[in-house]
Amino acid sequence: MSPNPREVEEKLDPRVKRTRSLILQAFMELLPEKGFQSVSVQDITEKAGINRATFYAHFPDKYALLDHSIQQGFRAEIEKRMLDACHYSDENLKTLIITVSEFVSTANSHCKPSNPQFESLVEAQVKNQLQGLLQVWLEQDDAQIDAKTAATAASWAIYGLVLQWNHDKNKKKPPADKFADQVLPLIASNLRLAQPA
Amino acid sequence: MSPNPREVEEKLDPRVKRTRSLILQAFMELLPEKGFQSVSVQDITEKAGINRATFYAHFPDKYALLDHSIQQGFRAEIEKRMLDACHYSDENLKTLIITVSEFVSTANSHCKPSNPQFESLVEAQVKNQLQGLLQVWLEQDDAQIDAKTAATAASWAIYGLVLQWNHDKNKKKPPADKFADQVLPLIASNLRLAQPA
DNA sequence: CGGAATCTGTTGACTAAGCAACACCGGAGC
DNA sequence: GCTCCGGTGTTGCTTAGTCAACAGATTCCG
Repeated sequence: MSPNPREVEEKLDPRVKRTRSLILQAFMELLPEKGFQSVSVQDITEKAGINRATFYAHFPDKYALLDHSIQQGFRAEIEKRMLDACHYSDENLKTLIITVSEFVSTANSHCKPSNPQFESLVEAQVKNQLQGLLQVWLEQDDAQIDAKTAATAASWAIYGLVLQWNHDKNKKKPPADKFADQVLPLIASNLRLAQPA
Repeated sequence: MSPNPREVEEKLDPRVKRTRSLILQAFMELLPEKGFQSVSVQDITEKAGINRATFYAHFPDKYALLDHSIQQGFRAEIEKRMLDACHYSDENLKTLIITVSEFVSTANSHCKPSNPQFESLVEAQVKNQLQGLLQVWLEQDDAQIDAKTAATAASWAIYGLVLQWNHDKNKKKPPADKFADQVLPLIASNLRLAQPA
C-alpha cells in the first residue's frame, strides 16, 4: 500500500513536522512586513533557522509555499467553523460565504503591496476547495442537475461576488455577514436545483 | 586548535541549538506543574517533540539537565544586570546580593514540592558562579589576601545568608534589596581585605 | 510475595537536515 | 558593452535526530 493520506498528516517524522511549521511560521511573519515579491527564500530559511537546501527538500519554490499556506489557512477556517462534514442548508451556506469573505479580505491585507500572483493563487485555491466542499454537500442525493456542475457554478459565483465586495474600498462596503445575507438568495437558488426533488 | 569556547556558544549546528532549546523549554514548563522528582525524561522529550534517544545525546540524565538549566538561568540574570565585566564596588556587590536572593527565591518556587536534590544543585551552581565572579572582581590588583580565598569565603557567606533569608517564611522576610542593605557591610568588609591597600 | 507496568539508559540501522560548493540568472552600476 | 552582486536551484558528503528493540531498575498493586 502507498502511504495512507491520514497517516501522512499525523504520523510523520517529527523533524519534518518541525521544519514545515518553522517554514510556515517564518513565511507568515515575513509576508506582512516585506510583501510577497520581496521576501526571498533566503529570508525565510534564515528566519526559520534552517538551511536553504532544506527548504527545497520541502517546497519547489516560494510560490508552492504560498500555495500550501493558503490551502492550509483556508482549510483551517473551514474546519474551525465545522463546515466540513455537514450538509447543505441556507444556514451553512451563509456561514460559508462569510468565511470566504473574511478569508479573502484578511489574506489580501497580509500581502502588501497587493500582488497579482498572490491574488490568483488565493483565487485558485479557494475556488478549488469551495468546489469540493459544495460538491460533497450536494452529492448525498439525486437531483435534476449533477452535483459537480452546481458546485462549480456556485463556487465561481461566490468567489466573484466576494472579490467585488472586497474591492469596494472604504465606501459602503458592508460587513461580511450583511454581504452574505444579500447574496445568499442568489447562490441558494442556484444550489437548490441540485437538491433532492 | 580545539573548538573555541566562544564559537561553541554561537556557531553550532542549528539542529543542536533547536533541540537544546526545545528540551530546556519543555523542562521549564514541566517543573512547576509536576515538580522535579515526578518529571520523567519521557515527559520532557514528549513535550519537546523529540526522540528520547536524542535527549541522552545531549544530557546524561535529568539531573544534568537541571544543572545546566540553573547554570544558564543564573548566568542570564548576571548578564542582564551587567554584573559580569565590571569591577568591585559596594554598589555592584549590593546588586549581586539582590540577584542571588531573587534567583534562589524564584528557583525554589519553581520546584514544588521542594526537593533536596534540586536545592543542592542550585546551591552548588550558584556558589560556584559567585566564587568565579567575585574572584574576577578582585583579581585586578595585589592585596593582603589572595583573591580566590576572599571570593570563596564571600560566596559561601552570601549564599548562606540568602538561604536563611529565604527560609524566613511569611513573617518579617524583608524584600531582597532591604535584605541586601542589611548584609552588605558584612560581606563588604570581608572583601575589602582583598582590595588594593 | 510475584508479576505487571513503567521508566531508564543504550545500541545499530535508517533518514532528515546541515553545509559548502557549484552553475545559472537578472539587475544595478560604471 | 562589461563586471559585480545577490538570489536561485542543485549536488555529494557529513552529522544530528529518529526509531525500534534491548536489558535492567523501580514502583505499584492484587
